[in-house]
Amino acid sequence: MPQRSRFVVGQMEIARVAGVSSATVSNTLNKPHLVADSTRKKVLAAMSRLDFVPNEAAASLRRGTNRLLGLVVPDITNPFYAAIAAGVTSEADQRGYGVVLCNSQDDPAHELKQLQMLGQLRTAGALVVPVTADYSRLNRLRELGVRLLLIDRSAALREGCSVSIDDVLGGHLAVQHLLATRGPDLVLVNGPDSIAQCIDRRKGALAAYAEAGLEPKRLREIHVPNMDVEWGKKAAASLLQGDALPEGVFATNDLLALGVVTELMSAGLQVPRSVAVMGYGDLPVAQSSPVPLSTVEQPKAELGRAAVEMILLEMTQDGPAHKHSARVFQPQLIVRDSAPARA
Amino acid sequence: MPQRSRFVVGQMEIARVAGVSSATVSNTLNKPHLVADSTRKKVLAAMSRLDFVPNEAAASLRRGTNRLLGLVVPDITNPFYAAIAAGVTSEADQRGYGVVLCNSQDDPAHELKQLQMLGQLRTAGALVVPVTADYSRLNRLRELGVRLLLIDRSAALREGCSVSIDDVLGGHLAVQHLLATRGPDLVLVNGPDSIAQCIDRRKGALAAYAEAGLEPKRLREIHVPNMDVEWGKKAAASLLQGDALPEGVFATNDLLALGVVTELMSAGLQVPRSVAVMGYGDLPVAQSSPVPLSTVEQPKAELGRAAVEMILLEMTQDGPAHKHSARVFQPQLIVRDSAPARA
DNA sequence: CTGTTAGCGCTTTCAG
DNA sequence: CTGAAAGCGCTAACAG
Repeated sequence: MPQRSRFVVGQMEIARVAGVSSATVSNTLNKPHLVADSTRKKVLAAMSRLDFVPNEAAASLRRGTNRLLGLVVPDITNPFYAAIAAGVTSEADQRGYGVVLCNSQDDPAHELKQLQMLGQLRTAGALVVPVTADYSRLNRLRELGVRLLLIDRSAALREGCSVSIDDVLGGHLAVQHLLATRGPDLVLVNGPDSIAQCIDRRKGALAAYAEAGLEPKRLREIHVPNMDVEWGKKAAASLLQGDALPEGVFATNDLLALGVVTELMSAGLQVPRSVAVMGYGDLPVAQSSPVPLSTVEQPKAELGRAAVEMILLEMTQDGPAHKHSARVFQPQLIVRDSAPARA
Repeated sequence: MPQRSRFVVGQMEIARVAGVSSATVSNTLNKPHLVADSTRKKVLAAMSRLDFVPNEAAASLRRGTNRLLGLVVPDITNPFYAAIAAGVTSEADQRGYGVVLCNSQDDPAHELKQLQMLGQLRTAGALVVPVTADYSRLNRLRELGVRLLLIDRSAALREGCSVSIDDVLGGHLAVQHLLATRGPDLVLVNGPDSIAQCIDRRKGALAAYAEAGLEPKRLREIHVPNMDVEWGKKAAASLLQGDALPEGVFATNDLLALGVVTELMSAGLQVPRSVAVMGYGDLPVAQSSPVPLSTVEQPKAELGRAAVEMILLEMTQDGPAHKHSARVFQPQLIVRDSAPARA
């Protein structure tokens, strides 16, 4: 056993050297207020002299809980999830928790395995962006003892906390802005309805029309199967085929918007002069686009921080005392060049 | 203690139900070859019937090692590190290890705290992209028992394994391509020399000149303090001020390159017609650029996978048996539109 | 404020 | 192939 020889000193040895009991050593670390200043100093001295490194595994075993949180995302390479991860790690750090990162790779089987691992680890909780629609499986896991909090999938779990972003509001903001600065002849470039967010963003867009007293029918919609630059270009190309160009385009994703802008410009049109374009998400690419994208910002890091806060709260007040809650964050309009402030 | 009541069944209870000893239960899981088929079946049945979830903390305590790996990166939001993280988690997953993600946020103090936490966790090892140049501190930690492997900082740790990418070769490839398809009048847009990679990429660039029998002096260099789009634009702007435009630009980072391309184009120039531009890194943005960037790809996920492989190897053959090694990966030229194949 | 004591749940010899 | 027994290092009562 290689490890055994690496951290030689245990709490017991510190106790001997400091001339106290092992309980006092433990208390110096975990409940300093229960230890006299003078003894605490002795103990700390012994610790640093012997390079004592407490063994979390032992503490966890005894305590029954880990200072670990699980984070399960479909793809850490996606800037949206990376930003959430940044929020999660930052908040966890501050509270003295570690974060076990699981990349489910959009695969329910991976996801399940990882959730099981988190269970074996006895993590304080798992923050998950589920890839599967099979929420019954998630519910089963929770019954099995894994404390779950869903990210970005609000109403999915009947019982349980969640954090998410109000995508209806986001769609609303985007279209409201386009309506206020251009006319009512808009095009929505949207992803598949299998993505809840796409449905919500459309709903918000239509609400903006209703609010303005406009006929929702005037909002044309182009569907794309994938929300990336390529399909943004294709959508714009099909726009160029039509007889009349819209006054503005709302793409429900920055990548899509970037594709639209690129295609429009390479066809000799001016953005925003000829057509205004709104993106969604405020991905890094939005700022570095040839014409910086107006977009809807999602408070991604906030989402992550709140997730940590909530799961830790749930842990402390476990049992019937705890009332589950769904925290919904509001997105924010970011006005840049692709859809500027005045018409 | 909330946790205690969540996973009720322990190995002991499984043993009772299956009519075997707890040792046999342990063996069914960890050393199945030591258990008769018939008994194994009984045990597994009992496990699934009672929803047994083994307690890793107990196992770790007894064993002395965790099935956990630490990953410390300066910023998980940076696509380069996110890609490495993807490689790390993927390989770790496959080997049954979890990954504790630490975002040092470019702060040595955070980094130190996180490394200490990983020590307390008794992780099998820590894969770190150090933010600090203070390698003596890292070395001390290692002596203290934290098994370290450096990522992307090759020669830094005297003793210890590392994985990195050959940036000299990368610079060489980029300039070689520019030299082969354009003339020898090139401009290098480079970051500060405080970044080792910048020095290496320049070295490679100069080597390409030497190899072509050209006077290295013909490579003009523009320094920027930050490797982002803004500074790319500024660099290009200063280029436009000069009397003669270069035939090609090698920006040592895709963001820089994107800035250069954008500025050049908005000044009415054509890329690559007027000027060819090479980026570096193959960040996601390289593909979605208005003119897709030719660039140098770094095998980021490979780097992560290799890191896991190496640290786990080091763990098994701990002691003098293990010979540290530095594994260096080769980058690859990616030819897209901004610096196409034929001149 | 400090010490004593009793395990947490698992893995590992060591005998059968 | 299986069982008995001995802890891994720490925390949580409880008693002083």
